[in-house]
Amino acid sequence: MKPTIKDVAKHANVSIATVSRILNHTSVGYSTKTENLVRQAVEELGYRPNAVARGLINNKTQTIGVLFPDVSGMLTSELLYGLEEVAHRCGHSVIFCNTSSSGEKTLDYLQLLSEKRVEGVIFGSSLLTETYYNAITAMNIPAVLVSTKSKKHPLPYVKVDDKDAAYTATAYLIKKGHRRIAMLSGNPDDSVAGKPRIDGYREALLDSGLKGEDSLVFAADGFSYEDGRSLFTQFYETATDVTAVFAASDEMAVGALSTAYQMNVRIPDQLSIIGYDNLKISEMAIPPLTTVEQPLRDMGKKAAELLFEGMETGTPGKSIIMPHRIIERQSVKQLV
Amino acid sequence: MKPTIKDVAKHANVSIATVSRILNHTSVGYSTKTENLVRQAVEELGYRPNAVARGLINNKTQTIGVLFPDVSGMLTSELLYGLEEVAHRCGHSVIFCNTSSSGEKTLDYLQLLSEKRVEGVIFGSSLLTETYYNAITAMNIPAVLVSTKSKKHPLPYVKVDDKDAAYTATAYLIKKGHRRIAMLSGNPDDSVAGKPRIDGYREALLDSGLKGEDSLVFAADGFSYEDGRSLFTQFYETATDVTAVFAASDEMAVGALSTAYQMNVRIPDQLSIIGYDNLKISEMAIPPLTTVEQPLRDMGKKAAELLFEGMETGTPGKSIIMPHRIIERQSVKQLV
DNA sequence: TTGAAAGCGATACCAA
DNA sequence: TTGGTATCGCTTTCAA
Repeated sequence: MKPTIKDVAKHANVSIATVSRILNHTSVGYSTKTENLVRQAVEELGYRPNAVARGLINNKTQTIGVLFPDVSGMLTSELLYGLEEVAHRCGHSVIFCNTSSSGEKTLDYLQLLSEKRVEGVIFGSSLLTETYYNAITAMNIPAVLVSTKSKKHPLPYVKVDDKDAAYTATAYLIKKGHRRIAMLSGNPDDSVAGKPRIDGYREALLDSGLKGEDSLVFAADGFSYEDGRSLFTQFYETATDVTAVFAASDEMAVGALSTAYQMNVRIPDQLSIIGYDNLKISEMAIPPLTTVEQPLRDMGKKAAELLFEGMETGTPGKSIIMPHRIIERQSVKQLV
Repeated sequence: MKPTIKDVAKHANVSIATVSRILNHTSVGYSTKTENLVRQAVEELGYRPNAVARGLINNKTQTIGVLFPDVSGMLTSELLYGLEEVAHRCGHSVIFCNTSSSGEKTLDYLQLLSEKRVEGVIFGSSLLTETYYNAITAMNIPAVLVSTKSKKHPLPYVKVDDKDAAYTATAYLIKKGHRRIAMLSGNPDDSVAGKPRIDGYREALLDSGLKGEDSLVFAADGFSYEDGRSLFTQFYETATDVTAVFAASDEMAVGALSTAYQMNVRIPDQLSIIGYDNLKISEMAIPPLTTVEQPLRDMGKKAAELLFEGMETGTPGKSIIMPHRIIERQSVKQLV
C-alpha cells in the first residue's frame, strides 16, 4: 500500500510529529538538517499525504459539490468551466452531479454530498424546491444558486435578470424597425426562465406603444432545439405579418432557423430572429445568430467566488445580477 | 456541528459499536428493539455518517477522478454524461478536472487526486505523455483512457477505431459517386486523432483505385470550428474539381458549412460534406450534416464500467473498440 | 445481543 | 528543535 507518515518518520529516523511539521511548513521549529532528511525520505518513498485523514482531523475536505440537471447541455458546460476554474484556484475539487432533472436523484446526491462532507454546494439551472432547500439547509454549509433563483428561499444566486434581458432583446428588435414581433417561449409556468422572459418581451412591446398580443407568444415545455422547431412551425401556420421573432434560447432559435430554412423562409430577409444565451452554436449558425448574451463562464466563476466567500466568512453573501448584452450578428434585419 | 455516531449512541443509550452495526446491516446481532431505538435517534438528530472517517478506516473513498482537456466542448460533455451515469450507479462520485490541455495542470491534478485517494482515474481525449503515465502508475490505482489511446503504455482504452471510421466516411463518399475528395484534417502529428484519420481517408481512396493526393488534405492544428473555417477557405482557393470533403470533426464540418454559405457555395448541390463525431450540432446544422457517429455517451459508460471492473478485479481489463456508423442526413449528394 | 478498545493517517498540544 | 500522545469519526475484532 501507499506509504504513510509513519513510514516516512521511520525512514528518516524522526517522529511523525516532525514530519508533519515540516510538510506543513508549520512552526519554525526544525533544523535544516532534519528537513532535508525528511524531504529525502518523502522523495524516496513517493509519499503523498492522505487527504482523507487530513480531512478527518480538521474537518475540511477541500471539496465542493455541483449539481446540474443536464451535464451535456452547452449552457451547463460553460457554467461548469467557470466554476471549476475558480474552485481549482482556491484549492478545491469539484464533485460533479448530474441530476437529470430528477427530484429523487437530486435528493440522493445532496445526501451523498453531505456524507462526503463537501464544504459548499452550487446548485444550477433548475428550480429549487422546498425539499431541496430543506436538504441543503440541513447540510449546514454555504450554498449558491447559479442561473436560477428562489423567491421563497434566501440563498444567494448569480444570474442575469431574465425579464430585463428579454426586454433588451425585444427592444432591440423594435429599434430595428420591427412592429409585429412574436415570441418562442419556454414554459410560462416556469417562474425563473419562463414567465420573466415573456414579461420582459411584453413590457418592451407595451413601452413602445405596441400591443402585446397573447396570440403572438408560442410556448413549449422546455428550451430545446426540438421545441424551437415545433414552435416555429406552429408560429408560421398561425401568425401573420410578423417580421421578427424573439426565441427564449439559442437552441430554440437554431431550431427555428432550421425549420425556416426547410420552409424556404429566408432569414433575415423575410423574417428576423434573435436568440438568448450566446452559446457557441449561435456563432456557428447559418446565418450567425444575433442574440442576447449571458456571460456563462463568468457566472460560473462568480458563483464559485460567492461560495468561497461564504465558506470563509460564514455568511451567505449577496446575490449577483450579471450584465447581459446584445451580440449583433446576422439574423436580424434593419427595417426601413 | 454535525452529530456523530457518538451522539447517536448516547441518545439511544447504546454503544457506538451497536450503532455502527445497525447502520451497516452488518452481522445479525441486534434486536429489533435496539434497532428501532437507534433509527429513531438517527432520525431525531439528523445524523449522516461521515464518509471521510469511513474512508479513512476502510481505505475506500467511493470516488473516481476524471480528467479532460476541455470541459466545455460538446464532445467532452457527452462523454462525461455517460461516465457520471455509471459512476453514480456504482455508488461512486466523480471529481471532475479540467486540464485545459495544460501539462502542469494535469500533473497537479493527478497529484491532488492521489492525495484525495480516489479509487480510479479516467483520462480523456488527450495524449498520454510519459510524465502523465508515470504519475498515474505511481498512484497505483486503475486507470482507463477514453477517446484516446497510448501505444507505448499499457492502459486500457475505450474509443472507436479512428482510421477505420475515417475509412468508412471516405468510402461512403465514394459509394455516393464522388471521385475527387478532399480532407479537412487535424494535426497530422497527432497520432491518435490526427494521422489515423488521414490514413483511413487515404486508404479508402487507394482501395477504390483513386489516388490519394497530398494536395487534397488540408491540415490544421486542432479540430475546431475556426479550424474548419480557415481550412475551408484554403481548400476552396487551392483545390479544383473536388466534389466532396471529409472533415475530421463535426465542428470543422460546421465551420466549413458556414464558410461555404458565405462564399455562396451550395451544400450539397455544389459540394458534399461529411463530418465526424455526430455531435448535436451536426443535427442542428443547415443543411443537417451527414456524419460518422462516435457513440460518445456509451463510450463514457463503457469507460466507467471498465474502470470499475478494474477496481474490483485488480487487473486492468481489455480495451474496447466502439462501433461507429454513418448517420445519413443532407449534406452529401448522390452523384449520378 | 451488546460493549470496550484498537486502529485508519494525519494534526496539534504539551513536555522535554 | 524534537517526541509523545490525544484526537478526529468511524469499523471491526474480541470478550462478555
